[in-house]
Amino acid sequence: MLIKYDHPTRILLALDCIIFGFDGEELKLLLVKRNIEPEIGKWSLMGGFLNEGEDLEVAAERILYERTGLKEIYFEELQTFGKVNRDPVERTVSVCLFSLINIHAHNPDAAKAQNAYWINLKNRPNLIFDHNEMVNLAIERLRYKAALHPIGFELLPEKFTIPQLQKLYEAIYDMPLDRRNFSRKILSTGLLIDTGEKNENSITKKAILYRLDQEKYQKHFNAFLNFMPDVSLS
Amino acid sequence: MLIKYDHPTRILLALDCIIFGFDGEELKLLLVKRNIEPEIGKWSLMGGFLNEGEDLEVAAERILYERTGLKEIYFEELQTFGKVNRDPVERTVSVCLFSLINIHAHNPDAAKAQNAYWINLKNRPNLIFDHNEMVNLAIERLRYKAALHPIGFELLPEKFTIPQLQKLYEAIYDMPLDRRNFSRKILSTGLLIDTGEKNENSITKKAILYRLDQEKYQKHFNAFLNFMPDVSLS
DNA sequence: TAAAATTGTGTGAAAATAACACGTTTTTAG
DNA sequence: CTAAAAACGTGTTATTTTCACACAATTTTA
Repeated sequence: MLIKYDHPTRILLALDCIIFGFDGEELKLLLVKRNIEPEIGKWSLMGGFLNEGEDLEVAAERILYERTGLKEIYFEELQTFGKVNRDPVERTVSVCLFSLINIHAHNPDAAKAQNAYWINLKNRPNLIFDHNEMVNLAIERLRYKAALHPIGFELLPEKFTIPQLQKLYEAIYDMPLDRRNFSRKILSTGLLIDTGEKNENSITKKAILYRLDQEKYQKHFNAFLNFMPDVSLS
Repeated sequence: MLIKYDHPTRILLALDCIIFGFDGEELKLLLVKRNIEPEIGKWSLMGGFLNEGEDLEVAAERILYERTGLKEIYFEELQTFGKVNRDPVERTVSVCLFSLINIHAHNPDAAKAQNAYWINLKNRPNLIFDHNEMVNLAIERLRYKAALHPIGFELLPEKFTIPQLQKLYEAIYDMPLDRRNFSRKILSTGLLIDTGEKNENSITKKAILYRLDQEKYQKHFNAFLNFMPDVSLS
């Protein structure tokens, strides 16, 4: 009976989180201005290390909770990054997470405590290590998934209007969409339930507030729906 | 300046490979009957450990080469598995790879030397550790990707006929497809080039041999194409 | 009170899809 | 030598989906 494998290499395992948010106008990333070594003062993703006796998935949930104060948020594995010199301190392999949260559910005080800020995707700062590469891959993944799966709702409040949803999609793909076709396509999925309320915050005509049919959402999540016209996913 | 991170947990990192092949009739997996500890005599995926000073991606290529004798084959990361007790010998996190190869390019002697066998997907044996879970996820991924991307060609020889391609898709989705619609859909992608030759191995009418337009293939790989009718991806 | 901004719904042309028919090539049975 | 059987290639048509654009309704502001 083996006690240990006869292999010399044991490695520090990190988890890094790419957390997307949407403020109604622009896509944002939750980034941290580092107040710890290494690379103090520079910007990075938020992360942590896998603990002894902790499942990888549990570690992911823990770190997301520590960093956002939120539980049961949407996340999936993006990719595992393992270049030898990706971290100058010591060799670290990083399991990179891709997460979507409702920006308004996020406590700004919690962010301050972490030295974290919501930064517009379009004018994000340079990040340390291979974090830029991670973010680029995450944007690609977001565009891919949102075109086929009803993933966008994760970024919106519980009640939302179709024009708000459209603005989100326009932000994700950085392109204008036809209002009438978008509305029909979204409604035809049957995932939206009319709450009977209207968006009283609006300055002009108040749009209908919908909520997600959670049951259908869970059930049809993987039945791809082609939300986008003519998206050539690069 | 930090020398090492102040964190106690360093872990063995494995790579496990799910290698799909197609023999013209059925989908197959390259599995190994273990002649090493642990779990000697049982079936498992093929894998290896990440080495000191070796990029994760390089390790993936190395292990795939060691196990198949093939270079430059299609692979991507499937997922990283990290349950605490997934490996009874010692804690191991496994980066799981998803690979497609042309079964006829694979040297049977190399397989024998590895104690590896091509096993029909449908009657595969029980596998050790969490390898069953990995295979199930890989099948899901294969179905997902093949419905949207021209990934199936990776499983075929350089020259192939449309009926052969159709049989592959029928094997992947385990459902019959209309010959005429399938043919038109595939040809309309413009990815196939008529070689002018015919499949002389056929026992009946000899079908046209096509080859892949490599340039278009690379370029359009991510421009999803909807190869399948009515696939509700579960 | 009219203009401006925004929202909801409708309509017809074009394109994609699905269901189905027919003719051709090749081997095999007699 | 011939007819039947099997597999392949292409065509047709109805249906569905998508796209581009029009119009009416609601609400605030000038």
